[in-house]
Amino acid sequence: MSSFNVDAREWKHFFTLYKLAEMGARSRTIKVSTEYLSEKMGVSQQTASRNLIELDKKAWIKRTITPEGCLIKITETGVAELKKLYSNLRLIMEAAYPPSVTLEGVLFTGLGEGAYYVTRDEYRKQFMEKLGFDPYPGTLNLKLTSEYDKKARSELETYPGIEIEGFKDESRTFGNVKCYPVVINNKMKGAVIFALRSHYNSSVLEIIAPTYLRSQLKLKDGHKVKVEVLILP
Amino acid sequence: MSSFNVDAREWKHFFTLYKLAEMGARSRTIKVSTEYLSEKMGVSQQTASRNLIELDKKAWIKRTITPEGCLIKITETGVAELKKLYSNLRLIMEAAYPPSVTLEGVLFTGLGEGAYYVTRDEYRKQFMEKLGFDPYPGTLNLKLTSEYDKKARSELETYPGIEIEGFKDESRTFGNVKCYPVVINNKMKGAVIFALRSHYNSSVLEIIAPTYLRSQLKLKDGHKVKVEVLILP
DNA sequence: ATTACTACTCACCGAGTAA
DNA sequence: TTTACTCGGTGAGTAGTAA
Repeated sequence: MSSFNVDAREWKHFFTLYKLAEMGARSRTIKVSTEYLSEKMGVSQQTASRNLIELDKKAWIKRTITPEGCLIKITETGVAELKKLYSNLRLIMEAAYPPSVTLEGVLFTGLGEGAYYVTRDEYRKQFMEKLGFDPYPGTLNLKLTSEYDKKARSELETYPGIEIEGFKDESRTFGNVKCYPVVINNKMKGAVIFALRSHYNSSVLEIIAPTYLRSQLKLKDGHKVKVEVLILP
Repeated sequence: MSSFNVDAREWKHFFTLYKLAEMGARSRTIKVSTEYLSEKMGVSQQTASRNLIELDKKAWIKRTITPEGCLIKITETGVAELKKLYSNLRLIMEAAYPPSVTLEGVLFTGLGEGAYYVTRDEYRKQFMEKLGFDPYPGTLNLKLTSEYDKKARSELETYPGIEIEGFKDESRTFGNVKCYPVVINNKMKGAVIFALRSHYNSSVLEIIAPTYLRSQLKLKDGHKVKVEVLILP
């Protein structure tokens, strides 16, 4: 989910921008005195004035000072910021599923099977196409310990994900795989994969990524790993 | 427009609530540590913790503390607050017209005709039905002086308003009237009326209200009056 | 009337730390 | 590990006022 990575301090600017938009400054140039704006915002005239100066500096508004007040219009940039907030809020409020689910598990070494499956060309082709990366040959295995995480994982499986189709080769059948994009430890992108008939039970998470995560994130068996699973809108 | 009459200080709570919703706390109970939340918000762990306490106090979230983090779910009240923000933003972003237009004019005494028209029963009935009040017998006349206000008034006429139908009595014909709800001087509710064939030119605003505004707002000829015209969504 | 500068206050934030 | 207290510094808000 394209979340707002804004500093908390920046939110006062959104508040001001929102108030200006309420007065119509998105579609028209409005005339407003800092005194009037300050009443609408519940702050002092001086603060309203400073907020306008700051928004102007950010180029979120175009401001022209006249003896009877300021002429103000929200710029393209400002409208884009409001739109970002709006569309994120729409996802949050209208989506049937939560935007993301964060799980935590303990790293352990698997049987090495993951590498075999992940490197099958038919899977690889689909990973590249549907996830956008060529997976490192191996999976990161996380053991879910808390009741909360196990429950969250089972809920997760009911949400729509990216479907990887199974196939046959001369000797055997490879099943369908469902996956979700994830962010590992708030840093690295990857995907969690759910083999529909996994040899692991439902308290394990298998992660693939374009790089060798153990070295990239300096992970060792027993370390706790946080996985933010992104649900498709 | 049902604007947010929140104090500017309250917006940090919306920011926190928004971040929690991004993590799925609208539809599920999520487990999150104050440390993790603080990273997502770009503030310190202590600030995140305090924000959660404040949100809990407001009953916008339900919070249960566990040794591994907080279990958090946004309450009905919290969801309602987010929804209010969301639907206001939707109006602002998707409406073809601005939510409101604020005009300023100078009070003057008209010819007294307003009182005659406003007290016609056929008009009165429709005012009560469509505006929700029985107008004081008389109109408040404002002269628009600045170019900005005249331009804004002419734009206003192109926006959809409340239509009051004309009628005939035994002697003459009374034309259609278009009106918009207004807030006068940020305090009193009323409506601006545009007689489609007005004897005034387009630099005058005629206001009606349930009470005698001149005494309610201590207004005298020559005073400046601010009128916030509310456009229908 | 306006806007917005300079002081100054105070509330908020975060470091340290207890539980 | 957690959460959340105290407390001190800082930056946001306001009063006064100039332009």
